[in-house]
Amino acid sequence: MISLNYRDSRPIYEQIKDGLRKLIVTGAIGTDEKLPSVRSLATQLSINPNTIQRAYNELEGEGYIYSVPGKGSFATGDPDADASRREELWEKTRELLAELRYLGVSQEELMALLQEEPSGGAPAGGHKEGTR
Amino acid sequence: MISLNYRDSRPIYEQIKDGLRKLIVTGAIGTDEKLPSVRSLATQLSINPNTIQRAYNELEGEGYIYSVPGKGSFATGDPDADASRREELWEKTRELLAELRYLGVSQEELMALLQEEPSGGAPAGGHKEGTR
DNA sequence: TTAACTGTATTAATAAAATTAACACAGTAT
DNA sequence: ATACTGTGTTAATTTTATTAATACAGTTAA
Repeated sequence: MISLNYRDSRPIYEQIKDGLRKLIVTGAIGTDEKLPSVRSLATQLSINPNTIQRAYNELEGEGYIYSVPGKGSFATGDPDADASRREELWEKTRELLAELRYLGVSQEELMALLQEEPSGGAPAGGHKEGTR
Repeated sequence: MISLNYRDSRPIYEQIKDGLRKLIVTGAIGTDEKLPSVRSLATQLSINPNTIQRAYNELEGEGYIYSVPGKGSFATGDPDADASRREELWEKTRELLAELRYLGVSQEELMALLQEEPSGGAPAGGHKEGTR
Protein backbone atom coordinates (compact mmCIF):
# COMPACT_ATOMS: atom_id res chain seq x y z
CA MET A 1 0.00 0.00 0.00
CA ILE A 2 2.76 2.39 0.93
CA SER A 3 6.46 2.01 0.47
CA LEU A 4 9.17 3.73 2.45
CA ASN A 5 12.49 4.80 1.12
CA TYR A 6 15.06 4.96 3.85
CA ARG A 7 17.62 6.50 1.54
CA ASP A 8 15.31 9.42 1.09
CA SER A 9 16.27 12.34 3.25
CA ARG A 10 12.64 13.11 3.87
CA PRO A 11 11.22 12.01 7.21
CA ILE A 12 9.21 8.81 7.28
CA TYR A 13 6.07 10.55 8.46
CA GLU A 14 6.28 12.85 5.45
CA GLN A 15 6.59 9.93 3.09
CA ILE A 16 3.58 8.33 4.69
CA LYS A 17 1.60 11.53 4.44
CA ASP A 18 2.40 11.91 0.77
CA GLY A 19 1.68 8.28 0.05
CA LEU A 20 -1.71 8.32 1.70
CA ARG A 21 -2.63 11.67 0.25
CA LYS A 22 -1.79 10.38 -3.18
CA LEU A 23 -4.02 7.35 -2.68
CA ILE A 24 -6.83 9.62 -1.58
CA VAL A 25 -6.63 12.27 -4.26
CA THR A 26 -6.35 9.68 -7.00
CA GLY A 27 -9.40 7.90 -5.68
CA ALA A 28 -7.55 4.72 -4.82
CA ILE A 29 -9.03 5.25 -1.39
CA GLY A 30 -12.60 6.39 -1.85
CA THR A 31 -14.69 8.76 0.17
CA ASP A 32 -15.33 7.54 3.70
CA GLU A 33 -13.27 4.48 3.02
CA LYS A 34 -11.36 3.20 6.01
CA LEU A 35 -7.62 3.60 6.18
CA PRO A 36 -5.43 1.05 7.86
CA SER A 37 -5.35 1.48 11.60
CA VAL A 38 -2.45 3.24 13.23
CA ARG A 39 -1.15 0.08 14.77
CA SER A 40 -1.63 -2.19 11.81
CA LEU A 41 0.13 0.16 9.44
CA ALA A 42 2.94 0.56 11.93
CA THR A 43 3.34 -3.20 12.11
CA GLN A 44 3.12 -3.54 8.37
CA LEU A 45 5.84 -0.95 7.81
CA SER A 46 7.87 -2.06 10.79
CA ILE A 47 7.94 1.36 12.36
CA ASN A 48 6.68 2.93 15.54
CA PRO A 49 2.95 3.63 15.87
CA ASN A 50 3.72 7.16 17.01
CA THR A 51 5.20 7.92 13.62
CA ILE A 52 2.02 6.79 11.93
CA GLN A 53 -0.06 8.77 14.33
CA ARG A 54 1.87 11.89 13.49
CA ALA A 55 1.18 11.39 9.80
CA TYR A 56 -2.51 10.74 10.40
CA ASN A 57 -2.80 13.66 12.72
CA GLU A 58 -1.33 16.07 10.21
CA LEU A 59 -3.39 14.66 7.37
CA GLU A 60 -6.47 15.26 9.45
CA GLY A 61 -5.32 18.80 10.13
CA GLU A 62 -5.04 19.33 6.39
CA GLY A 63 -8.50 17.94 5.83
CA TYR A 64 -7.64 14.82 3.90
CA ILE A 65 -8.82 12.33 6.48
CA TYR A 66 -11.02 12.33 9.53
CA SER A 67 -10.67 10.10 12.53
CA VAL A 68 -13.27 8.62 14.81
CA PRO A 69 -11.92 7.37 18.12
CA GLY A 70 -12.65 3.71 18.49
CA LYS A 71 -13.66 3.29 14.89
CA GLY A 72 -10.84 4.29 12.67
CA SER A 73 -9.57 6.86 10.19
CA PHE A 74 -11.33 7.56 6.93
CA ALA A 75 -10.75 9.44 3.72
CA THR A 76 -12.46 12.79 3.42
CA GLY A 77 -14.61 13.31 0.39
CA ASP A 78 -15.16 17.02 0.61
CA PRO A 79 -11.88 18.78 1.34
CA ASP A 80 -13.00 22.27 0.38
CA ALA A 81 -12.36 23.59 3.84
CA ASP A 82 -8.73 23.90 2.92
CA ALA A 83 -8.20 26.94 0.74
CA SER A 84 -4.67 27.69 1.83
CA ARG A 85 -3.57 24.27 0.72
CA ARG A 86 -4.91 24.98 -2.72
CA GLU A 87 -3.04 28.27 -2.84
CA GLU A 88 0.11 26.50 -1.84
CA LEU A 89 -0.32 23.84 -4.49
CA TRP A 90 -1.11 26.45 -7.07
CA GLU A 91 2.13 28.25 -6.45
CA LYS A 92 4.07 25.03 -6.31
CA THR A 93 2.67 23.99 -9.66
CA ARG A 94 3.64 27.33 -11.13
CA GLU A 95 7.20 26.81 -9.99
CA LEU A 96 7.29 23.28 -11.32
CA LEU A 97 6.10 24.45 -14.69
CA ALA A 98 8.79 27.11 -14.77
CA GLU A 99 11.43 24.53 -14.06
CA LEU A 100 10.09 22.09 -16.62
CA ARG A 101 10.19 24.82 -19.23
CA TYR A 102 13.73 25.61 -18.20
CA LEU A 103 14.59 21.96 -18.74
CA GLY A 104 13.33 22.18 -22.27
CA VAL A 105 9.81 20.83 -22.00
CA SER A 106 7.63 22.43 -24.63
CA GLN A 107 4.23 23.97 -24.15
CA GLU A 108 2.77 21.17 -26.23
CA GLU A 109 4.16 18.53 -23.94
CA LEU A 110 2.82 20.33 -20.92
CA MET A 111 -0.54 20.58 -22.60
CA ALA A 112 -0.47 16.86 -23.23
CA LEU A 113 0.21 16.22 -19.58
CA LEU A 114 -2.77 18.30 -18.68
CA GLN A 115 -5.00 16.38 -21.06
CA GLU A 116 -3.94 13.05 -19.69
CA GLU A 117 -6.52 10.69 -18.43
CA PRO A 118 -7.19 11.82 -14.89
CA SER A 119 -6.44 8.49 -13.24
CA GLY A 120 -9.98 7.53 -12.48
CA GLY A 121 -9.52 9.70 -9.50
CA ALA A 122 -11.44 12.70 -8.29
CA PRO A 123 -15.08 11.86 -7.91
CA ALA A 124 -16.38 14.25 -10.50
CA GLY A 125 -19.91 13.80 -9.36
CA GLY A 126 -21.37 14.34 -5.97
CA HIS A 127 -20.11 12.54 -2.97
CA LYS A 128 -21.71 10.89 -0.06
CA GLU A 129 -21.99 12.63 3.25
CA GLY A 130 -20.50 10.53 5.96
CA THR A 131 -20.72 10.69 9.70
CA ARG A 132 -19.04 13.96 10.43
CA MET B 1 17.68 37.73 -2.78
CA ILE B 2 16.73 34.72 -0.73
CA SER B 3 14.63 34.58 2.37
CA LEU B 4 14.73 31.93 5.05
CA ASN B 5 11.81 30.73 7.05
CA TYR B 6 12.93 29.32 10.36
CA ARG B 7 9.45 28.13 11.18
CA ASP B 8 9.56 25.94 8.14
CA SER B 9 10.41 22.36 8.97
CA ARG B 10 12.53 22.11 5.88
CA PRO B 11 16.28 22.38 6.37
CA ILE B 12 17.90 25.70 5.60
CA TYR B 13 20.09 24.26 2.88
CA GLU B 14 16.96 22.97 1.12
CA GLN B 15 15.34 26.37 1.27
CA ILE B 16 18.45 27.90 -0.20
CA LYS B 17 18.59 25.29 -2.94
CA ASP B 18 14.97 25.92 -3.89
CA GLY B 19 15.38 29.66 -3.74
CA LEU B 20 18.41 29.71 -5.99
CA ARG B 21 16.97 27.16 -8.37
CA LYS B 22 13.87 29.24 -8.69
CA LEU B 23 15.93 32.32 -9.51
CA ILE B 24 17.79 30.35 -12.14
CA VAL B 25 14.90 28.64 -13.87
CA THR B 26 12.91 31.85 -14.02
CA GLY B 27 15.81 33.66 -15.57
CA ALA B 28 16.28 36.06 -12.69
CA ILE B 29 19.83 34.77 -12.69
CA GLY B 30 20.93 34.46 -16.27
CA THR B 31 23.24 31.99 -17.93
CA ASP B 32 26.81 32.18 -16.64
CA GLU B 33 25.79 34.90 -14.26
CA LYS B 34 27.67 34.88 -11.00
CA LEU B 35 25.95 33.79 -7.83
CA PRO B 36 26.83 35.32 -4.50
CA SER B 37 29.92 33.78 -3.01
CA VAL B 38 29.62 31.14 -0.34
CA ARG B 39 30.92 33.44 2.36
CA SER B 40 29.02 36.54 1.37
CA LEU B 41 25.71 34.74 1.21
CA ALA B 42 26.44 33.12 4.54
CA THR B 43 27.10 36.51 6.06
CA GLN B 44 24.06 38.00 4.42
CA LEU B 45 21.79 35.27 5.75
CA SER B 46 23.60 35.06 9.08
CA ILE B 47 24.27 31.37 8.79
CA ASN B 48 27.29 29.16 8.59
CA PRO B 49 29.22 29.04 5.31
CA ASN B 50 29.15 25.26 5.41
CA THR B 51 25.40 25.32 5.04
CA ILE B 52 25.69 27.45 1.92
CA GLN B 53 28.36 25.21 0.57
CA ARG B 54 26.14 22.21 0.96
CA ALA B 55 23.39 23.90 -1.02
CA TYR B 56 25.80 24.98 -3.76
CA ASN B 57 27.39 21.57 -3.88
CA GLU B 58 24.07 19.81 -4.37
CA LEU B 59 22.87 22.34 -6.92
CA GLU B 60 26.02 21.68 -8.87
CA GLY B 61 25.39 17.96 -8.63
CA GLU B 62 21.95 18.54 -10.12
CA GLY B 63 23.39 20.59 -12.93
CA TYR B 64 21.92 23.96 -12.09
CA ILE B 65 25.16 25.71 -11.30
CA TYR B 66 28.83 25.19 -11.90
CA SER B 67 31.66 26.33 -9.72
CA VAL B 68 35.13 27.49 -10.57
CA PRO B 69 37.57 27.44 -7.65
CA GLY B 70 38.91 30.89 -7.06
CA LYS B 71 36.38 32.54 -9.30
CA GLY B 72 32.91 31.76 -8.10
CA SER B 73 29.72 29.87 -8.79
CA PHE B 74 27.63 30.49 -11.88
CA ALA B 75 24.26 29.58 -13.28
CA THR B 76 24.21 26.84 -15.86
CA GLY B 77 22.60 27.65 -19.16
CA ASP B 78 22.39 24.21 -20.67
CA PRO B 79 20.94 21.82 -18.14
CA ASP B 80 19.90 19.12 -20.60
CA ALA B 81 22.36 16.68 -19.12
CA ASP B 82 19.86 15.97 -16.41
CA ALA B 83 17.14 13.72 -17.72
CA SER B 84 16.30 12.03 -14.46
CA ARG B 85 15.49 15.34 -12.89
CA ARG B 86 13.00 15.99 -15.64
CA GLU B 87 11.38 12.62 -15.11
CA GLU B 88 11.11 13.37 -11.43
CA LEU B 89 9.53 16.75 -12.04
CA TRP B 90 7.18 15.25 -14.57
CA GLU B 91 5.85 12.76 -12.09
CA LYS B 92 5.66 15.37 -9.38
CA THR B 93 3.63 17.61 -11.64
CA ARG B 94 1.28 14.78 -12.43
CA GLU B 95 0.67 14.25 -8.73
CA LEU B 96 0.14 17.94 -8.12
CA LEU B 97 -2.43 18.09 -10.88
CA ALA B 98 -4.26 15.12 -9.40
CA GLU B 99 -4.42 16.84 -6.05
CA LEU B 100 -5.54 20.15 -7.51
CA ARG B 101 -8.34 18.37 -9.33
CA TYR B 102 -9.28 16.66 -6.12
CA LEU B 103 -9.48 20.05 -4.49
CA GLY B 104 -11.95 21.18 -7.08
CA VAL B 105 -9.79 23.03 -9.56
CA SER B 106 -11.32 22.72 -12.98
CA GLN B 107 -9.58 21.77 -16.17
CA GLU B 108 -10.17 25.28 -17.43
CA GLU B 109 -8.37 26.81 -14.50
CA LEU B 110 -5.46 24.45 -14.96
CA MET B 111 -5.36 25.35 -18.61
CA ALA B 112 -5.23 29.00 -17.68
CA LEU B 113 -2.29 28.35 -15.40
CA LEU B 114 -0.48 26.69 -18.25
CA GLN B 115 -1.11 29.64 -20.53
CA GLU B 116 0.21 32.13 -18.07
CA GLU B 117 3.04 34.40 -19.02
CA PRO B 118 6.02 32.14 -18.38
CA SER B 119 8.46 34.90 -17.43
CA GLY B 120 7.08 37.56 -15.18
CA GLY B 121 4.59 35.24 -13.68
CA ALA B 122 1.80 37.76 -13.75
CA PRO B 123 -1.00 36.33 -11.66
CA ALA B 124 -3.53 37.47 -14.25
CA GLY B 125 -6.17 37.76 -11.63
CA GLY B 126 -7.01 35.31 -8.92
CA HIS B 127 -8.23 31.85 -9.72
CA LYS B 128 -11.17 32.28 -7.48
CA GLU B 129 -13.10 29.13 -6.89
CA GLY B 130 -16.53 29.00 -8.30
CA THR B 131 -19.63 27.23 -7.20
CA ARG B 132 -19.06 24.74 -4.47
C1' DT C 1 54.05 40.34 -4.76
C1' DT C 2 50.84 41.20 -1.41
C1' DA C 3 46.16 41.30 0.06
C1' DA C 4 41.64 40.06 -0.44
C1' DC C 5 38.87 37.52 -2.56
C1' DT C 6 37.09 32.68 -4.47
C1' DG C 7 35.66 27.38 -3.96
C1' DT C 8 36.79 23.23 -1.53
C1' DA C 9 37.86 20.10 2.24
C1' DT C 10 38.17 18.14 6.94
C1' DT C 11 37.14 17.12 11.70
C1' DA C 12 34.69 17.98 15.79
C1' DA C 13 31.15 19.87 18.66
C1' DT C 14 26.51 21.44 19.18
C1' DA C 15 21.64 21.95 18.15
C1' DA C 16 17.50 20.41 16.31
C1' DA C 17 14.44 17.06 14.61
C1' DA C 18 12.78 12.52 13.94
C1' DT C 19 11.94 8.08 15.76
C1' DT C 20 11.35 4.77 19.12
C1' DA C 21 9.78 3.01 23.56
C1' DA C 22 6.51 2.08 27.03
C1' DC C 23 2.69 3.10 28.62
C1' DA C 24 -2.24 4.80 29.76
C1' DC C 25 -7.18 6.08 28.79
C1' DA C 26 -11.60 5.83 26.49
C1' DG C 27 -14.70 4.61 22.70
C1' DT C 28 -16.40 0.69 19.45
C1' DA C 29 -17.60 -3.81 17.89
C1' DT C 30 -18.39 -8.75 18.25
C1' DA D 1 -15.25 -9.67 28.13
C1' DT D 2 -12.05 -9.27 24.63
C1' DA D 3 -9.88 -7.17 21.07
C1' DC D 4 -9.90 -3.83 18.40
C1' DT D 5 -9.87 1.59 17.50
C1' DG D 6 -7.81 6.64 18.07
C1' DT D 7 -5.49 9.61 21.29
C1' DG D 8 -2.22 11.31 24.69
C1' DT D 9 2.05 11.58 27.50
C1' DT D 10 6.84 11.40 28.94
C1' DA D 11 11.41 10.00 28.18
C1' DA D 12 15.24 7.94 25.81
C1' DT D 13 17.48 7.24 21.61
C1' DT D 14 18.88 7.92 16.97
C1' DT D 15 19.47 10.62 13.05
C1' DT D 16 20.14 14.83 10.74
C1' DA D 17 21.22 19.59 10.33
C1' DT D 18 24.00 23.28 11.68
C1' DT D 19 27.79 25.48 13.51
C1' DA D 20 32.69 26.04 14.52
C1' DA D 21 37.40 26.40 13.49
C1' DT D 22 40.63 25.71 10.36
C1' DA D 23 43.40 24.76 6.21
C1' DC D 24 44.67 24.66 1.22
C1' DA D 25 44.86 26.33 -3.46
C1' DG D 26 43.33 29.17 -7.35
C1' DT D 27 41.93 34.12 -8.87
C1' DT D 28 42.03 39.02 -9.04
C1' DA D 29 43.45 43.60 -8.62
C1' DA D 30 46.39 46.97 -6.47
